[in-house]
Amino acid sequence: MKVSREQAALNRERVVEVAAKLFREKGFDGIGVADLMKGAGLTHGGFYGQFGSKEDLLVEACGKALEGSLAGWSRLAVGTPREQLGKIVGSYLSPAHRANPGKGCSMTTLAADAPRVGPAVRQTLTQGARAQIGMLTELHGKLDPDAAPDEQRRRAIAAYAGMVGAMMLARAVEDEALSDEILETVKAALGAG
Amino acid sequence: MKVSREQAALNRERVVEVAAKLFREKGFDGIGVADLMKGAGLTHGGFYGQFGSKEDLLVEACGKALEGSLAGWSRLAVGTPREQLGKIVGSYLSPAHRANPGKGCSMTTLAADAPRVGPAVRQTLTQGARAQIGMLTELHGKLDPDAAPDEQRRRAIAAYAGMVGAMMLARAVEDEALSDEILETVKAALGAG
DNA sequence: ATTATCTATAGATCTATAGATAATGC
DNA sequence: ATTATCTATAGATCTATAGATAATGC
Repeated sequence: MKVSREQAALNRERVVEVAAKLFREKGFDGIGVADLMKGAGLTHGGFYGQFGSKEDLLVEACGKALEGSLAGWSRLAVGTPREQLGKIVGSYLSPAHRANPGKGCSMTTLAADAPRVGPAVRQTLTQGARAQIGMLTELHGKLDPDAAPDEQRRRAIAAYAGMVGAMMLARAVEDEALSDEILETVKAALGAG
Repeated sequence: MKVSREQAALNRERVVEVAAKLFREKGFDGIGVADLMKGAGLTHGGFYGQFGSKEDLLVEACGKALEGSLAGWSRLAVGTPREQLGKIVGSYLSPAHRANPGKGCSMTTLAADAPRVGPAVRQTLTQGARAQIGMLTELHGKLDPDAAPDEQRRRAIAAYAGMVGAMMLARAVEDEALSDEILETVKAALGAG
């Protein structure tokens, strides 16, 4: 039954990865410890040897998911500043992102749960938001180097809020035309049409 | 034990009201039928005489909450178009709204649950989104009558996405300064500074 | 007679823990 | 000897239903 220390670490990591996907898809209350462990190929009893609580796992899973999202943004940041913005915003506000919450931005899937759980989750989300706003600020700086740093940050925050809100709305409405319209409109408004 | 037909209707209505508050505060999975009924002063066994399922109640509660939000917007729509926009956006992006999700816009509290429940909930949210976008479109029309109707609608959708996203972010981050900054920045960006 | 509400419960699920097992790592 | 994982379970909760109760509405 027991595995090597190395294998145990890999198992733990796989639990976090599975959780990062399933928490985003189903919400914190929408998936149980047993199913999370089953998703990683383990039984639920082993969970508490690796994690202090379900919420502790959420913190780690959030962190992992946000890291992944930021890495994705970095990979898209090629070309002119205008092209970089177009790729990042375009990818964020794409039908593919809309259709795959489990692989997407945690802010759109877990921010609603944040006020209902402990502060550690919010701290992780805060770090993620800071990082994403930071990247957008840098990008707006390159796009308009003459603007004051404060103004660059303001544009980044406004863009980020629009991106998060548009994706949440696009996923919530039961009307594909309206959903598409929301994504396209906000994309264009953010200079990524 | 039995009450008058009239009282029963009032009881049912109170359940919907309580649900509209508690679902927004705790999410669909965060509150049970027993506690919802207790919140209305009833026992949980009586629930299924009035509602087909917990999700049916969510649909009604969402509808009621969105009606209330829209009515609130209408009450704020006094003065010049610029003043109206300032009041609606200012109230939406206020610390008071941030602190009271149970009385606030359902889009910020229940949109994340929408993809995980049945289509009826999404249809209700869609109707609410349409109504709020409609009011904002009208307002942008008054603000700039020379703009094309399409452009007025685009501005309204971009504003709405920014409002929803900003409130979700403001509630999710564990840093009041950043939370305030998000609200203030988006307020200013939407011309309601 | 009808029905709004109640008590009680079925059956499923949830988080967390206890103790057994068996392979690793000393 | 340590420990990663397993089986089994405690104790709480959840949705939904069954049947009793008692007051309304005919």
